[in-house]
Amino acid sequence: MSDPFALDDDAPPPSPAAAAGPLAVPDDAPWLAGLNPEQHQAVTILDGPLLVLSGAGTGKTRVLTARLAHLLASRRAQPWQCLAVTFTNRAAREMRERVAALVGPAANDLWLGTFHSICLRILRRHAEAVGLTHDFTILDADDQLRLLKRVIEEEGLDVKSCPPQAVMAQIQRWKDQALAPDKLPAGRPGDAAQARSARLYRLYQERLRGLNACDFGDLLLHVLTLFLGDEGVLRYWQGRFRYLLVDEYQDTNVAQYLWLRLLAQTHHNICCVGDDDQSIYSWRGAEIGNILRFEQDFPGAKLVRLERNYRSTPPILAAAAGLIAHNEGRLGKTLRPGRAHDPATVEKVRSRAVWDGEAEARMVVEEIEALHRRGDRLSGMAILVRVGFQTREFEERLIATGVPYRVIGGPRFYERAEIRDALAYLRLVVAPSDSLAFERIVNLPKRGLGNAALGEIAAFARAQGLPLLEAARRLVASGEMKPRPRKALGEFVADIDRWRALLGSLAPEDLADTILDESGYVAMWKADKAPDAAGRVENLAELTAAIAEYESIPSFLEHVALVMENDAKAEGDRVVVMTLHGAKGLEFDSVFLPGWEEEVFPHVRALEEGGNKGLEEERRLAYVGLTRARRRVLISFAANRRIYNQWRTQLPSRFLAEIPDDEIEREAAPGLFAGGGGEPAPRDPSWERPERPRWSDRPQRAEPAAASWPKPVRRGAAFAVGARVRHDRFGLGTVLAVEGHTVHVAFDEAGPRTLIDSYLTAA
DNA sequence: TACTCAGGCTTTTTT
DNA sequence: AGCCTGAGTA
Repeated sequence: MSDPFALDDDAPPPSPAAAAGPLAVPDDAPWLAGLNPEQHQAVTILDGPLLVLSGAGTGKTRVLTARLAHLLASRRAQPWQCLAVTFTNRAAREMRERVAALVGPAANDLWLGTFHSICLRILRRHAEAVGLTHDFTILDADDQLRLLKRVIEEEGLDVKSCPPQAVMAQIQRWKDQALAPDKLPAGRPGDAAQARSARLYRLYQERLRGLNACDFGDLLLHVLTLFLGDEGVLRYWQGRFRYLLVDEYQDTNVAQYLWLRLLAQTHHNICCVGDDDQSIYSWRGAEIGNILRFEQDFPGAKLVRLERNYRSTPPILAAAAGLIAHNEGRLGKTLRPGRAHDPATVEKVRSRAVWDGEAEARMVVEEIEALHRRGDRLSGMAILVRVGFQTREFEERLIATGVPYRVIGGPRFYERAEIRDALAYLRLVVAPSDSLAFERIVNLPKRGLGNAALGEIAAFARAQGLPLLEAARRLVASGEMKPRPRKALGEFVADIDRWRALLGSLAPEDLADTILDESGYVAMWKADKAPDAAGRVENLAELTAAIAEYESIPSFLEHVALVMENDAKAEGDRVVVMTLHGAKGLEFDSVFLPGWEEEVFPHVRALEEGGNKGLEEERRLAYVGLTRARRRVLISFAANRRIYNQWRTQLPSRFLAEIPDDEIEREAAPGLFAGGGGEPAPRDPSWERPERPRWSDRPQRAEPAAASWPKPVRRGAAFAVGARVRHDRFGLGTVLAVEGHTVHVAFDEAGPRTLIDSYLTAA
């Protein structure tokens, strides 16, 4: 791991145990202790394909780590013959640590990492086979977009009619499906936009290759290309990995699926762990079909269901089960309590209607304070929102009340502009051919090298087939530039060269300091009077401090590319605020689920774009939210909400009605949803009082609330084929087909769409 | 070259 | 309502 370019040692070590064949693992091995029968199976069935369906809170991580420990102890394979893939660095790190705690240093030799990091490791060895050199660079999202934007401009298209974001999304979807530019299926005839995207995709890939770079999707795609194009290489890796372990299998996309299937072809020992009910990433290419099809894809597959939940109380499990039962096409799995719960302390799920978003934040934070006063840890409480902007109101309220909190999400450390700029300096010093880095910083801080000068350099670079830095050097030497930019550019090139000469001799963090200082970059921010400038200077200091952990700047950059750490420092007792997506895999004593309103959750766009599939994914998201809770869930929804600065009257989410009445206590603030008059209800005056009721002695719920609970109203009705309909966004259209509440409509302007009938009105 | 103003967009997010 | 991008001007 320390030297990214070092090849691992493939030679089997002189291990007598390995030569002697599998070893019987004693039944009292520490990792087997305390496993329930299903978990025990999931850990000990080592041979052949195995699908472990692990519901929320059923001890998945424990099973994964125990399985790896068991595998290593059995000596069926050496550590480097075992491949374990995860989606996040966090999951990979946690798994490695826990395996190491069980079996010691052997854990370090496992091929354990994210899909991307494993692919990178493989690709480094075979880069030439896909037209790259071994030291290719990896572009992050920002670089990708800049590059694509340039391609679009060079094609003479303008970014308004051809938004780079949209094209990039399409390209990524193709990559998710393992479609290289030459493999794209012929688009529907007449789909000009699709054809244009395909052309841009091809050009983009050519540009990447020209830069000796690839993006995240390419890591997978190139390895697939490599495997399919070179049988020898494929055989090698197939033979090498005797045991495969895959976490979060329900989140794999087509490319990852094909990759796994190829690798499993020799030994067939593939164990996939996942939960179809927690598949919430279809929008970024995840194929829930992969997990649903597992038994067909891998003949002879065994299936183990982990259904004993050790996390949540019975009402929470029952509420979640009642909700998710509304989805079709599940593998089927029922969570049941894996341990006893004291009925005296078990609380039902609660839902609460409030007047608006502000009242919601107030109510939630007061509940939090009450729990805290009672002695609960703040770090055991989470506010899980559907969309990022919902965090704002909670944040404001938490600040106002002085409750310590942490918002997870937001721009991450390595995505901040100042950090990316600093990294561009380092990249250019390390790799003079990194033209994207050159472009980013050549005029930062301002050196008087604007678009005119840059255009000149770029034209020369293109004509000569040179990287920008080299082109700049020659332009300066040839004297073809105007004196002012020539001088500035000459100094810039000389600086870069000078810093490069220091690469071997100066400690990495000192060199980074030198560069940021001498370039004037830090000074630029110090002189900036913007309120966030000081924070940026601090971030830069933090960056150089982080570099000190690495032996060289190149090895630091290699890690940054793939391991964009979420700098979530977990210290302190704080309430956490984050999106539902971000919460997957976490658990809390008390979970607050605000914003359960139609069009917020389920989100309009999910329904518009995904139809019934979209709705089911939203429902899974709700399921994920509920199952994060150990002891308490409080769902809330507002009668009124300001969305994009427009006040809207909200309807409660249909998901609320889908939770069985026995499991939930529905409350409304007085006057809300109870009077039926639609008059704005006065704020609940009790919210203004300093002392708030506790969970244990909460107020009587508003009397008529339960009886007159508003069910979600379907504003649309079933439409006849051929009927003319209107949609808020897409305008007028004609109904093509109707399946239940899903309607296929040919819109006059927006073309064919599939949506839910409630968003349509008769025209 | 650099700064200011107007217009469009706005789910979820990892690598 | 912002926020970012692009175009236009000093």
